[in-house]
Amino acid sequence: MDKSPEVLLELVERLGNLLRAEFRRAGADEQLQPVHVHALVYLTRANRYSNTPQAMAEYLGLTKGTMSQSLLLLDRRGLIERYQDDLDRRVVRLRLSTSGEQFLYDARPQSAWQHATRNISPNRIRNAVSALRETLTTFQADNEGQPFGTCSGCRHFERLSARAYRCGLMGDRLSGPEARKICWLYEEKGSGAGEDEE
Amino acid sequence: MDKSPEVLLELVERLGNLLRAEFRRAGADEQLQPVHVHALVYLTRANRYSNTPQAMAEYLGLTKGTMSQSLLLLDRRGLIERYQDDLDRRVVRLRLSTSGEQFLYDARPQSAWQHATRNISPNRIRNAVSALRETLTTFQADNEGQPFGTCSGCRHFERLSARAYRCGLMGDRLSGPEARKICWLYEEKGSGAGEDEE
DNA sequence: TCTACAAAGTGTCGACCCGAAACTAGTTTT
DNA sequence: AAAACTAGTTTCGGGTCGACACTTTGTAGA
Repeated sequence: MDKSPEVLLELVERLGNLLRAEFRRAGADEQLQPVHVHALVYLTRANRYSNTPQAMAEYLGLTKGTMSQSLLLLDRRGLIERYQDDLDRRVVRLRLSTSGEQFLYDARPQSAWQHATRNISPNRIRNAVSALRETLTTFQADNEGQPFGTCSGCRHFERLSARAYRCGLMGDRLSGPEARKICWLYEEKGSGAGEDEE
Repeated sequence: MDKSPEVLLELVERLGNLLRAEFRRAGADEQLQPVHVHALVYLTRANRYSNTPQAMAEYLGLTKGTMSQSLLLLDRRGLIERYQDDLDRRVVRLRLSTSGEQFLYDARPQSAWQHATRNISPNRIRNAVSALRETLTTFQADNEGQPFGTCSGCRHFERLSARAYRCGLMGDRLSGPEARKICWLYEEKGSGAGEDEE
């Protein structure tokens, strides 16, 4: 029998713990919990459809009530800004404040990790990424969680010209950088799983 | 520029969150927090040198005080048993109780994950394992954390005969199954990093 | 239009997490 | 035997987190 899937699980768990500890360390100066740091990091990566409390709660695996509390704290500390959506006034939108950006710049919560992958060839990393991505997709499909992906692999992604894109679901035009951010409206393309890599 | 390491980080984080949520779900019936479930799972995997509060705290990334509280709770619920070490009476040893084993058997906290890797070839999984393992090792070396590995790759591992092993550090003989458990006295073999894979 | 009803967030409560630091008790060193 | 050290426990305080009740806003149906 092959134990590899179990071992993979163990590694992801353990790395997850260490990452969490790393986030704890990064937030210690500002008295932030790991989840707060993670929320800030999420905001740097979320596109215009995904910068809401709801999407964030989904991403971090929390309930909306819990999320609301964490956002309250981050707001009080001045690390994020909340503002109302124009079209749907129930919706709150979030962005990093200047001090929020400054905090991430100073704390560099991911630097230890970046450093830890330095000895691994880009190719092996890409292979690992591809395997984990597939696992994530399957996992989410099984548990009907929100998918969260970047536009390039999304069913609604349309290329208007060499450098102009569009989201077919929302109808908005997207810039190149925006198309590389995380979106919670992401849907897998019709065909087989992952494109990409090597 | 290559963004793969960042993406890998993101995947590990996200899978870590989902796993945590899964552990939360698994423990909900018994009113257990994710960390409690993780502690129980750890006990099924720890060898005779590593079934102590200290090793567990190290593994889960908690302080000994916090660990002590969690163990108190698990003890009260009758999921674990604590007993004194004969040689050093400061040391507490831990084992799953019958109901602890039953709980893990019923809740199967890892089943969703096992299922999520079903479409990935064993070979790709082994490659991903190898890359993550190397990352973990580097990460731990950078942060002077306890390594945690299984005997087979450990510097102190000695093979007495076809099926008899020994830990050179502690001087005990080890059975085959025991040699496959997690040990916190693990030390990387002198030579290059990982054997194996691909 | 009036009336459900659903959806996005907020507020409150209670059990628990978690690190820090002080403490107990057993072991080793000198 | 005193001092230094080590494994684990206790206590404290701020924060997490889900459950649930609530408010506000949008939507659909008669």
